Amino acid sequence: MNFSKTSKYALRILSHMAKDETAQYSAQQLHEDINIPVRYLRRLLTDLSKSGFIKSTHGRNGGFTFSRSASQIFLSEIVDSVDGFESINGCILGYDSCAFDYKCPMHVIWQETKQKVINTLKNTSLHDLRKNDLVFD
Amino acid sequence: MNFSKTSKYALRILSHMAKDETAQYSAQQLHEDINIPVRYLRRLLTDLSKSGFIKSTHGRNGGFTFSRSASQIFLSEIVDSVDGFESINGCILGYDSCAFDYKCPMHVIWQETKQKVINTLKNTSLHDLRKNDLVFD
DNA sequence: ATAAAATGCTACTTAATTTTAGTATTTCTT
DNA sequence: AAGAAATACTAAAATTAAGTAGCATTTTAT
Ligand code: SF4
Ligand code: SF4
Repeated sequence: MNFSKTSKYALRILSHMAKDETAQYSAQQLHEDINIPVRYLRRLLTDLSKSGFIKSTHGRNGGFTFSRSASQIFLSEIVDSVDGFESINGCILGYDSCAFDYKCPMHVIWQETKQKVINTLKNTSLHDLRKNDLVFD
Repeated sequence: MNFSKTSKYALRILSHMAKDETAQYSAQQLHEDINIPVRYLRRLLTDLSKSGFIKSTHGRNGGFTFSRSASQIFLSEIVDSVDGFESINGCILGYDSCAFDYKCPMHVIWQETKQKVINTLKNTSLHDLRKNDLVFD
């Protein structure tokens, strides 16, 4: 039960950026703040731009800012963009395709918990994180 | 949010075996039943033996049987033995070590959901799976 | 103009996970 | 005694995920 390292990175990046939602962050700055290998971080930032969470401005004073309000970016979207929603929602036994008509015992037992996970991710926006903000770096 | 492929395999293996708890299963048989690459399956079975869930008997009519009651094998133990408990319980942002004194917003938000996951895994035994058994192969 | 500081693209490298192979050993059947 | 059918051990190959490098481009400061 885990997110991929890359998903965790993405959560780190965006939740950190949400601390000052309108600020612009450079890869270098973020690297110093949240300790992700800088070249990989840059790639992720580009990916997150392409996914529409943030937008980049080029050139000397460039960097990244949110492309929509943090209150409209939900954790589920972030994980989905990196790992794919199937990583959360897929079969707990790892079957690619399953006749969902007949739900196996494991399915039944896991169902509610999975739904809780999904709901938490779907209902939590980056803005929500600010509610009980504590500096952590 | 995911288990490793190997953990999923382990869950497949043991939940399948729990359908007939006292039966003996050979790797070949299990391979045909649950469709895991047979050589890898064999290695996993050996690992699961070492972890104490099942025991092996060698030789021609050999195979694997549970080494303790399925009602005393909990899903959390299985996942723990393969991926490690940290994979479930660890930091959602992927930090190796964190001053747990100050819990960051993400921690607070994830806490309850994580606990639900842990509780489900800790409270569900392989025997519990049989309650609403439906054949799935 | 030129240099600095930033992102973007593409390919390569390294590390981790998953799969396969070879060989040895055990036990049962005949 | 020989062969069949099983597990055990170890190494290697293949695949996937994570991290690195080089170079191009954009914009700003001087
Ligand atoms: S029913 Fe069982 S096998 Fe099918 S998707 Fe659900 S958990 Fe997986
Ligand atoms: S407080 Fe935040 S950074 Fe620390 S372990 Fe919890 S989620 Fe991770």
